[in-house]
Amino acid sequence: MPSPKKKARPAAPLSREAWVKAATNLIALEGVQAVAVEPLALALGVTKGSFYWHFRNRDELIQAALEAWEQDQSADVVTRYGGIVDPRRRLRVLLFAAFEDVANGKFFAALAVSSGDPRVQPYLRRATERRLAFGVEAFQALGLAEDEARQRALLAYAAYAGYFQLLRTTPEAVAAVTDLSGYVRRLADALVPDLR
Amino acid sequence: MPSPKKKARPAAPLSREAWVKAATNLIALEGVQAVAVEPLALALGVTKGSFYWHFRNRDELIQAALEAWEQDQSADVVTRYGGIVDPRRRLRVLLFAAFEDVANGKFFAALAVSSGDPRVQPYLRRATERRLAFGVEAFQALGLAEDEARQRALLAYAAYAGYFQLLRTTPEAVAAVTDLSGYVRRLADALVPDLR
DNA sequence: TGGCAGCCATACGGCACGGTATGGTAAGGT
DNA sequence: ACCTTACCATACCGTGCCGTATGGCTGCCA
Repeated sequence: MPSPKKKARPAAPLSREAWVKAATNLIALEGVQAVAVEPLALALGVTKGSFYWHFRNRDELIQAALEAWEQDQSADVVTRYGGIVDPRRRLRVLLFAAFEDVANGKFFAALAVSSGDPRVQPYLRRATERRLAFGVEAFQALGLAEDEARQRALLAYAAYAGYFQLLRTTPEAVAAVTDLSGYVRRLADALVPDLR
Repeated sequence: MPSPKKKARPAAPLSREAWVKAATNLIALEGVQAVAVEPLALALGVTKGSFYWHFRNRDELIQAALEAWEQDQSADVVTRYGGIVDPRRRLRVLLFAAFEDVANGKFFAALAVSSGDPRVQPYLRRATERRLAFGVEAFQALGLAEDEARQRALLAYAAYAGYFQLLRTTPEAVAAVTDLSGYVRRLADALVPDLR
């Protein structure tokens, strides 16, 4: 063989970001507890030696992955569509966009799975608070009282969280509903007072 | 000291059921992976020696706990309230009862947390299928087409699963909604066509 | 061309837990 | 008084993982 990749050493050296990305994928698939140094190194074709050069310990990798996710959230649906002026349209667009961002939904569900880990709790709490607060505000903008707005926001968010939890735990059950947009439209119709 | 309980040996010997019950509580609190033999034995005031007399291995304990839960399900809301004739009333009663059974909801959420474990998947799948099928049937009894019934059933079930997931991961967020029955009533109103 | 920085492999110690082996003790039958 | 049965403790080994120590190799720059 002329000059194949020597499997012992990967062609390109691994960056810290490569580790974080791999960890992020693992979290989305199996939760935080699945992020183990040695198996991850094996999957990346290196050994622990590489890992402990880039990170102080396992904790630092997990924190980095969670942090990266939270930063990405600054570009999430709330900030992207929060500016729409018409409150009805804002709510509907928001709902559709949230369910459409499957990757984010799955990662969120994976975080919920790892909610026992004290590291993920703050991130989960902040994300939930942010989204719920936005929901309450949006429903209040429709002219609803605070109590009622809270109920509807919680309902919408529970439908969101539950949908992706089911998608994770029992995808066959969700697959029976082929028309996702119809599903979301029904949710929106149920929560947002009619337009006409 | 006259004759205190010798801490070395518990006053009453442990039954197999005591282990199963302890495991069940642990699952509801921290998920399946938290069911470890040695810590559990420590909590019960005995050692592994006791455990491996009652069970062949850790797996058998977990299976026993899951099995017990599934058997209890035969007395759950679906079988308790499935017989109500009026479809509207049946759906509403069912929804309220489901949200009211907090213990079962929490255990279900805990199982969802452990969905990665191949042992829990069958139980999770069967419970979800059963409940969803019942929901679809109930909505069809209202005269809705199958597609629409599926959407509503999934929506209701997602709201259920999401509520208890949120209750588990971020109870503070749920606590903001003090009136649970109002919450459920809103859900029912949104999904079940009006009575009058 | 020597040296240094970046990146990684190898080898080791340690802990937590699953599971086994074996022995010990209390209670009740005979 | 003996034996059995139920129940449990103790000691031990294996495994999977975390973290450390240390010694390479490779490219780049003086």
